[in-house]
Amino acid sequence: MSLDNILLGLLSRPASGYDLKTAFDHGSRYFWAAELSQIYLSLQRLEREGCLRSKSVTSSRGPDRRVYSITARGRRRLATWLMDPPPFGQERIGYIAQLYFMDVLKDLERTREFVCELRRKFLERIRIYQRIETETYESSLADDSSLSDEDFHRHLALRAGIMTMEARIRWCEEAVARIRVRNSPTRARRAGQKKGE
Amino acid sequence: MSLDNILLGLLSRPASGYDLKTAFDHGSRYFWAAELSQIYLSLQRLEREGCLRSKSVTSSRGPDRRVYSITARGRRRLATWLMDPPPFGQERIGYIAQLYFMDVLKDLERTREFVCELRRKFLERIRIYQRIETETYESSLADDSSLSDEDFHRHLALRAGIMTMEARIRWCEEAVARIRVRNSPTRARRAGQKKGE
DNA sequence: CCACGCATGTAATAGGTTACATGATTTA
DNA sequence: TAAATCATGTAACCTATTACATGCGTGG
Repeated sequence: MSLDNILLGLLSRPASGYDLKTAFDHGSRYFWAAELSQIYLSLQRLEREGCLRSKSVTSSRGPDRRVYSITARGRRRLATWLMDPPPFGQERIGYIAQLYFMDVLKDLERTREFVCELRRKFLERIRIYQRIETETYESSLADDSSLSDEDFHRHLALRAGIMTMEARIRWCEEAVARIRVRNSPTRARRAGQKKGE
Repeated sequence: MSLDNILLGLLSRPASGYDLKTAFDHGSRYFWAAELSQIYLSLQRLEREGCLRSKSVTSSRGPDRRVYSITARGRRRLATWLMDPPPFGQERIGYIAQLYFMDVLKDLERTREFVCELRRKFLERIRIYQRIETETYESSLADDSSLSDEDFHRHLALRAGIMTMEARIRWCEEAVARIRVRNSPTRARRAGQKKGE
């Protein structure tokens, strides 16, 4: 249901399903992901419900495009969603779940590698976000008043992505340090608390 | 699919569906959420697949309980999942999505309240996590070597929850400060970049 | 001429939520 | 005796993923 709302938000300017997928993969990747096939299904549903209308547009390069625009009804639905209280407590963070149970592998070296890989991914991501920030919101770093309301909100959202990534990277570093100490050959009395086996 | 894996992880000790729901609502809430009905369905599926077996246990208080335990096959499946690379790029953060589009409401005061409400929720959560930390992992704050492998991994996961919440709270504060400046009556030349209307 | 990017879609399946249905025991 | 907690489950529905199917135009 939220994908539908996000599509309505993205369609403040008319776009095709394909355009929307690119928008997801660029601007909106840090808070939502969607497959192209799901986007097409959502668009069809929204049009059936009268929240969108579409027209087929012949393109100079490539096949015809179905371009969707939002209707008054769609705008009302978007506004309703935006007035909803923030949804909460439905986190699904697969890699933390894996880590939580990873003791059953009895291989701290593997745990360390897992966290290192996470750190690499987080760094990759934060670089993308930071590039967007300097390229798109450079001016606001000193002074917000030069931003439109739209860009102001988008920049707030981007900051959430950046600050979350920073925290996750710090967490990885803290974790790796602890794992290293625990796993180091210096700790001679390792049988002390070791359970099982 | 991941819920199935998490249930297998949680079932290192036998438990009923109801027990598992409580485990979710307490220990595992910061990385995964699940409804009771979905837990029952997952348990049935896992038993059909031979990853779990169950027996009915007559309880002194309340109705009979169906207690599940993990099989060798289940343990193999759990280990396979734990060797998978961390899943990535499937974030779904509804409240950031809302904020991202909230400019269409043309009401910065509402944006501010939204972020304040988020902050309150985050604070509520972090207090829970911190209580778990001091109550359960107090000893490790100075010295990890006193922790079992199991507790060590669980504490790493909890730290991720705490550090993420800290970052989100800081973000809320940064955002509220910026919104206040932008929304203050001091800013006389607000027509400068305002678009639409 | 082939691979790649553009572009749209369907079908099968899996995963998850909400509502519904049931009933025992304990505590106020 | 009424409400809360313990306890298990089904049915209807919705959402999302994966795989499949198709085909144009451009650049190498």
